[in-house]
Amino acid sequence: MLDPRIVRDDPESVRASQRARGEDDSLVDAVLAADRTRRDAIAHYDRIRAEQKSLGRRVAQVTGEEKAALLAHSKDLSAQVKVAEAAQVAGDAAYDELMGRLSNVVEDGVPAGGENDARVLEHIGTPPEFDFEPRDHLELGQLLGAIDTERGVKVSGARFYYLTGVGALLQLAMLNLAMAQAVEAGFIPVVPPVLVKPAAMEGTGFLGQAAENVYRLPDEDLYLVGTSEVPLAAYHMDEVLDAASLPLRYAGWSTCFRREAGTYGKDTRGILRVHQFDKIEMFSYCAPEDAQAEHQRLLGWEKEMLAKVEVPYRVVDIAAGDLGSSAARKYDCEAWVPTQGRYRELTSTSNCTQFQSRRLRIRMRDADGVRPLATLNGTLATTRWIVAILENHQQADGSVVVPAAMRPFLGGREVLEPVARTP
RNA sequence: GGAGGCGUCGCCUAGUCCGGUCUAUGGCGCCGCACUGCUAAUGCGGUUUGGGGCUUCAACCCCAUCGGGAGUUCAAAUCUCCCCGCCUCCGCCA
Repeated sequence: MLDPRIVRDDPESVRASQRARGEDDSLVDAVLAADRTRRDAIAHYDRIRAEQKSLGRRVAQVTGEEKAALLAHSKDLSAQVKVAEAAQVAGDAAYDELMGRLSNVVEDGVPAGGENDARVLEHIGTPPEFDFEPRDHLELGQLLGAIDTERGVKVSGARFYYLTGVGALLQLAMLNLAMAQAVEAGFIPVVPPVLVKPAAMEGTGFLGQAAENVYRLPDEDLYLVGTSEVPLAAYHMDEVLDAASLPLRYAGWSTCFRREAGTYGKDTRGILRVHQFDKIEMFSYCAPEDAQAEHQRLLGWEKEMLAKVEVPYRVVDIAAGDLGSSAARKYDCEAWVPTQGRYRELTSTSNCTQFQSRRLRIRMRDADGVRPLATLNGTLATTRWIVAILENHQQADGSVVVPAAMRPFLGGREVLEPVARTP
């Protein structure tokens, strides 16, 4: 949710932001009108409620005819209070509904445009030159006995897979390497619940535009999270954090579930786009004035981790029209995938400013009092990284060189060799 | 799953039976001031959160807030119902 004061005091900046996202800016006027209606209703309610209270106090002190007269008046007032209260509740609901539809105000400097207008900030590493025909990640995964999509489909359906043998070990090594880096950097490691209540899903903004990608268990009224951002953000829901404890950084390890609705026929091969994967996610709570610097730090940690797996990648600044509603700015790191001849997203870091914390009622207390804080998130490693690792480090015989930083997490193994045959 | 107990503005706690100056008691902690070589102790004042008004800011005023919601009533921390959470005992099962 946006800061109500920004909408009230500087509606023009909110309109401009809505337009940049390709969203409706007339919503701002509707919000302002609803705000006036709501405040009038509150003022009216407060006035007659105060009268009712003082009357009630006198009722308690008198007896006989005087009391009977006061009671008659009080009864009349009580009816008015009910009407005023209903008007206030309706006014608040209308206002909240409209406010909830406004997206976060985009940060200065965000590129204009949509999906294809991300600005490339830098290229790191050089795409490998092969003197043989490179195999794609699935073919490599099958040669290595690492990825089994056929049985994934048999048991669970399309977009499911098994990681087996060195594939399972490779994923564990990568996630452990990422977690080790995060802990070294001072993050608190967390294994969160992956089933959450509606309030957590709602508060983190995943029941809006992204709702169609969320799995729900109707019998329990619980949702499967698509990222540990959800339980990490909701962790401090309804709390006031001491400013001295900020920035507060968590690294969550969780399985992530996504319906991938509307992606039929897209990335169907291998494990690039799947319904279930594992991820190490960074999550920061910090003071609003520190959010932009923290965003750069998160990006820095992502780059540090990408350097360890030694894949070529580029950093892009996502355009306004392609931002999620809670993000003010988003940077993606996209790795080179040789057999596709293009860059694919491996990490994504968003600065949600106070947008998310306001919905989740997470605040900080400092000398200035109690106020909403900023939340940010960023990817540190996911199952998808295996695609880039396998393809970029492959050799002519189908073996794959293990990046040096990962070797200690793979029992010192330097090369993944094709297996003679898989069961 | 069954039975019982409990949930009060940071923590502990009074109040709930029997509705009305509860405008929520007291202690601890914390903040400010005073006093005192320093510290400690002591005294005085303050100390939930959200919203609205007023305002340059601060101060101040008002409304809501006793786990959440609904109901009864002129009036609910207090009575009724539903839900959530915690504790104890019993049953069942990884």
